[in-house]
Amino acid sequence: MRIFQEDMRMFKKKSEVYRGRSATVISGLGNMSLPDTLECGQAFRYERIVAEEGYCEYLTVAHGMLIRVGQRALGELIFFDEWTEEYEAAVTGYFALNTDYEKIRADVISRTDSLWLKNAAESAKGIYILAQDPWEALFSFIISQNNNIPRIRKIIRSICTEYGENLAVGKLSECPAKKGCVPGCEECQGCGICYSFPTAEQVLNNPEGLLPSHPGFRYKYLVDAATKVAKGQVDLAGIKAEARYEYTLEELKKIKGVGDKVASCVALFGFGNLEAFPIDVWMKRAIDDYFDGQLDPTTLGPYAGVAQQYIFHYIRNLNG
DNA sequence: TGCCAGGCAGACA
DNA sequence: TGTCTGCATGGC
Repeated sequence: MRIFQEDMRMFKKKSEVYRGRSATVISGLGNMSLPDTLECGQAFRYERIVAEEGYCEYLTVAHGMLIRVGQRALGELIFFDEWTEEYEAAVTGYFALNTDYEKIRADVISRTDSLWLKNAAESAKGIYILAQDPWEALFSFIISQNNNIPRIRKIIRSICTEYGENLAVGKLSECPAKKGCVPGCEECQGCGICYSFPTAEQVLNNPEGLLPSHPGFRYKYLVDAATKVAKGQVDLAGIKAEARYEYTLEELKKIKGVGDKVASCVALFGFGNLEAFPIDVWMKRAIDDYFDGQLDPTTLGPYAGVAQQYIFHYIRNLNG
């Protein structure tokens, strides 16, 4: 079952000048928290460029678009890019702006007696599940295995810089991350956030281009993923059209290095299967410590994946 | 300096 | 079928 935009609630939109820049302000997003959503470990391509009391701003890349987005209050997003129909479609899909997460959270809470999970749902209520590109999610979560989040981000950025197109050219006049990532500079040695994600074909045509990013033992898995996707042996568009969770897992696990955990992450974050429930070391810890070693995800209903994010976010915060 | 990280494949019992 | 181990690398 795929549930993105199940509830076609419309957000509110208005134009204003904020911090001296033309902006499009989206409101009516419940408790949506931009930092919690971007930094909860579901996505790796973001750069926090402003962190002040009462305001934060990020640069992120989604579906080939460079997005500059800020937040001054929960439930509100401020976009600083030119607001076209294409841009609106991209950010509406990526940030799940038409999905009612208050309703989803209420559903999750209604299905559990666990006070700990209810507390997790309250603590992480600002998290929205981003609708990432399936190929990007697949590639990223192969890199994530037996790795830590800072290093995952570093490897992905390095790979994007190696293969990708500088999306900031002609769009930004200076590097907003202030890390030397100069728009237009093909030799960018900065944060690499401005670069597009490589396609499977690009990786397959030059697999050695992955090596400078030091993916380690994951190299052969990444090449296998690029090969099978580029050659259609694993048909991502077909998986999306089929829209069945079990089928998604089955197909993705044809790729070397993709097991239950990586496949369920890709199902959740790349294909919008909100019932997917990835179990990693943090989830095992949470289940052992707070659910007596047993937690059947199916009891959490069609939004088990959202509950999983609540748990993941909560236990990581508890552990500093 | 050593542990650990959004795991997985392969060997072995 | 279940358990154990090696794998590359670097953040903390």
